[in-house]
Amino acid sequence: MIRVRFAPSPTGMFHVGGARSALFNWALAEQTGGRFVLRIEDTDAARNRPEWTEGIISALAWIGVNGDNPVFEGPYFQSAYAGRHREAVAKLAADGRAYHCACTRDEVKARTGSEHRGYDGFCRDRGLTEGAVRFRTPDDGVTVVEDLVRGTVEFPNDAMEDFVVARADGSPLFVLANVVDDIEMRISHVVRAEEHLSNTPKQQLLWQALGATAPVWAHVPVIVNEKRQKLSKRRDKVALESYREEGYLAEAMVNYLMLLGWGPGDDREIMPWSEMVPLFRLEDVNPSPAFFDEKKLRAFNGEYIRALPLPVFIARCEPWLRPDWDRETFARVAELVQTRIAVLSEVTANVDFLFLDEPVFDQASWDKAMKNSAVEILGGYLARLEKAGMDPESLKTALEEVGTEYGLKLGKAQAPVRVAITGRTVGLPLFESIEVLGRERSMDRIRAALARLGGRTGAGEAGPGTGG
RNA sequence: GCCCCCAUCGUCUAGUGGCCUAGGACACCGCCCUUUCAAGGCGGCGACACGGGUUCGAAUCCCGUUGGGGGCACCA
Repeated sequence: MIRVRFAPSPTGMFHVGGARSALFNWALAEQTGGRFVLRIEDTDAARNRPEWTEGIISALAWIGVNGDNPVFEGPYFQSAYAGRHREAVAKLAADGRAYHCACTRDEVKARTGSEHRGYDGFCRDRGLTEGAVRFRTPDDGVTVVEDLVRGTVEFPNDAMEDFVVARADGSPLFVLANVVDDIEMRISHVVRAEEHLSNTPKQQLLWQALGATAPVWAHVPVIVNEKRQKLSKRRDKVALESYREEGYLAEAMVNYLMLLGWGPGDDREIMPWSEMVPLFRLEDVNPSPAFFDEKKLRAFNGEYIRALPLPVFIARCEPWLRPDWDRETFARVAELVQTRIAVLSEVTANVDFLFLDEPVFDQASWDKAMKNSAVEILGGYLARLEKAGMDPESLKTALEEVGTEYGLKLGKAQAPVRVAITGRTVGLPLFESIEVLGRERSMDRIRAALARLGGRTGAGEAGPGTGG
């Protein structure tokens, strides 16, 4: 049975790169009926900020990675295997695979004359019983890592220093604890980001020295920014949570993330998780780094939004609608909103004019629409609105008539009315909006716009005290 | 400094020696539709990093160069 483990570091947010790794792990576990093990790997951060761990679990749940029964293990030093770590160190030392070392960093540096040359093996055969414990790496030859994504990777052993596996106080280092935990959990597949590839030979040596068979390794490419650097928390937008808050659909995020470095092998891109899982192969993962393209994510999200059944779409919009906004009114325009937004948060600006006492005027829109014969158009339409039928067709005909009077096509004539009603030059279809808004409120808005226009011209451009 | 990884349109990719005058998607541009904006339809622009081999034939295999990225703690 396949047993994969996913081990993110809690840093206050869940990284999109981590999300993709989680997805790959989860796909593998799902398709094989295997086991997905979640283990948070960090010390101080996790200890002091338990809510960060909660955040990771909640983010994983959002994208569907939870496991009906996920195995959750805390930081390694708190894990049930803490005792095993010391046993493992003792075994390594007893077997001659590791030795104690009392050298300080400065001493090593003084002897090798370089910061980059690593440990020189000074204590290898001194038979010390105190100090840190170093693993005795092979002197020559190569350590061969078989990686499902990268193929066969060879690391020359002479470039590998005798690395520390336990501190002088006996506490294990991450590498050691990591391997021991994996062995104890009978992890069969380690799927993680490429940045860990360089440390893999050390871990593999440890697996073997501990008498275990190394797992199947798969190092997936890192996700990079437009400068092709690894996505960083400091300079890039990487928190999965922020995408959720903006109104990205988990389904779209999952679909997009899976396509970053992997594809079904044909031209299909929009594909639900359930169809991806049986097709997923670690061997097919593209080894080169991929750029996280938010534009494409948006496009995917738009597709997913449009594919939503209307009632579902309405339900998903809920978080972006103010509590005092009438839900029935929203339901009447929801279908019109659905094709117009790429992320759910955009719903607010599309419908707010229906609920507010007066629209939020966009200055650029106002300046653009309220010129030339705007006053005449507004006046003419106001008069017709009084007796026009309140259905889109009649409302349209009425405006066409006004437009004809001033030699304007509907496209031009609608502009000032649209801005008066909605506050912007772009948005929902005008006549449907007026129908939903109602005759009185629509007429009031046109009167208000007229007043604003009249007040301004009447005061001769300046007039700060005018109006009222 | 040492070690490792990567290299097809701007981006994500298809391509595993002949189906490639290199396919798709996003982005961009144009046209159509149209009450604005979208959505939708149609079309356009646009790539095998470079140099050597191997082969009848290379985007595909090998070597090198260049470029990019990552890793080298008594951190996780």
